[in-house]
Amino acid sequence: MRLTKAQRAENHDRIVRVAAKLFREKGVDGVGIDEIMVEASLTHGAFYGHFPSKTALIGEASAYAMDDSGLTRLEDDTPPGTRKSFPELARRYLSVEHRDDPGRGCAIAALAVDIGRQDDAMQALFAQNLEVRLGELAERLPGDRDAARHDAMLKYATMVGALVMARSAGKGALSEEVLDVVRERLEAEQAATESAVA
Amino acid sequence: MRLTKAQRAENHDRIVRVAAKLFREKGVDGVGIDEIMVEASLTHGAFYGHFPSKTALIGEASAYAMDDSGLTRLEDDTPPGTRKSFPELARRYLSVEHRDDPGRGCAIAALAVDIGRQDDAMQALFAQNLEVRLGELAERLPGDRDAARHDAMLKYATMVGALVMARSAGKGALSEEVLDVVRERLEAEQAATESAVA
DNA sequence: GAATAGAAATGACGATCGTCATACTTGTTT
DNA sequence: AAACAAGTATGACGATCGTCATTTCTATTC
Repeated sequence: MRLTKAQRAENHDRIVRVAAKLFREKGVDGVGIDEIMVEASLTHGAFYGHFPSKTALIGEASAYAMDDSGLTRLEDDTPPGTRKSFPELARRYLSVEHRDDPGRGCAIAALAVDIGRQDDAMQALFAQNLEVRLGELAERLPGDRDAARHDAMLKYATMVGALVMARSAGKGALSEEVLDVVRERLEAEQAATESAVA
Repeated sequence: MRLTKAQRAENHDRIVRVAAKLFREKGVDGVGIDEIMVEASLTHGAFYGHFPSKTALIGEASAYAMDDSGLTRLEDDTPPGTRKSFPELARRYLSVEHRDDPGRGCAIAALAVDIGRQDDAMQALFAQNLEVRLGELAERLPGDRDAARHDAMLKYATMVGALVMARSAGKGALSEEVLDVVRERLEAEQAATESAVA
């Protein structure tokens, strides 16, 4: 059943999108090719016409997830041309909605641990995308390039850690306390540095 | 081949210890019962004499890992009765050695994402242990109980996030930069609050 | 309209997954 | 010495894992 190039590309993309979602939700080892292909409305046998191996898909899907995820596009309701400020980002990042929707959320929080168990090539690829995300955040922070970059690392680490901890603690009081406390601290800190700069 | 109670308990413990290590290294879905039992010098069939299911082992092993891991006992070379100060903890937590040895390291950084994919009961158990770890860290921080607790959350989140990111970025420059930058910031911050209190 | 090429569907492979019933072996008790 | 009890080893189960070779169907090309 021959398809047009466009259809083939669309299928390829759909597999990647579905995988990016399922990997984030269930983990790289928690989903099989079969489940991904079913969700993509294809049979599992067709998989190897698109990818040489599951590992290859992990690479594509995690790169896609990094681009698709969290931060800038948690919800895509900002007018084009405008940028979310950091406090706005923190507010969304550390929300209960983000905690409960890993499949559409930040790829770092959802996949970094899994990627940490992959081989060097995969980690190098992930590091590249990580660099891009750090750059994006740094652009929204005050100070010279180095200071902003370092600040981005610290703030990203804090947000990722808080989200990961909140997700592990279920939906109890502790989970939301972590989210709230860290969000407030980040907001307060930001307000302080802004008034200092001004 | 009947064993004494002590031997049985020892076998049980060994399974838990081995699992706590392997789960942290390879993830909960990355290790099978068979591998765990072989590493514990038993056959996989004997497993179900000790645990009703793999899930039960995940619960015991993650609790054990929380107690065994990171922070207070990354290396057990402190004299009894003394406590590591927070900067010392941060230094060890954000070291290359800790990054490269998840099997003996912090259970939160290694397992929190996996636990976030388990059921509510497992997450509630994990939250209890998380609370204990937060309390331990809060004891080493200045301020009243609430402030210290909140500070512990922030600092833990930052360290966990930094470690997770560093592990995902392989062994390249970015990985160590994250570790270094976050460690320096935490140390500097601590020095500032201490001098403010004094 | 016929031949060809390209992509998905089918179905199977060996390996491993979690689980368990059974057999065996050996301390403990009588 | 014999009977019992208790924990491990054996071996198998159905399901699912990742991976392919083969078949089938349909766009495209002639």
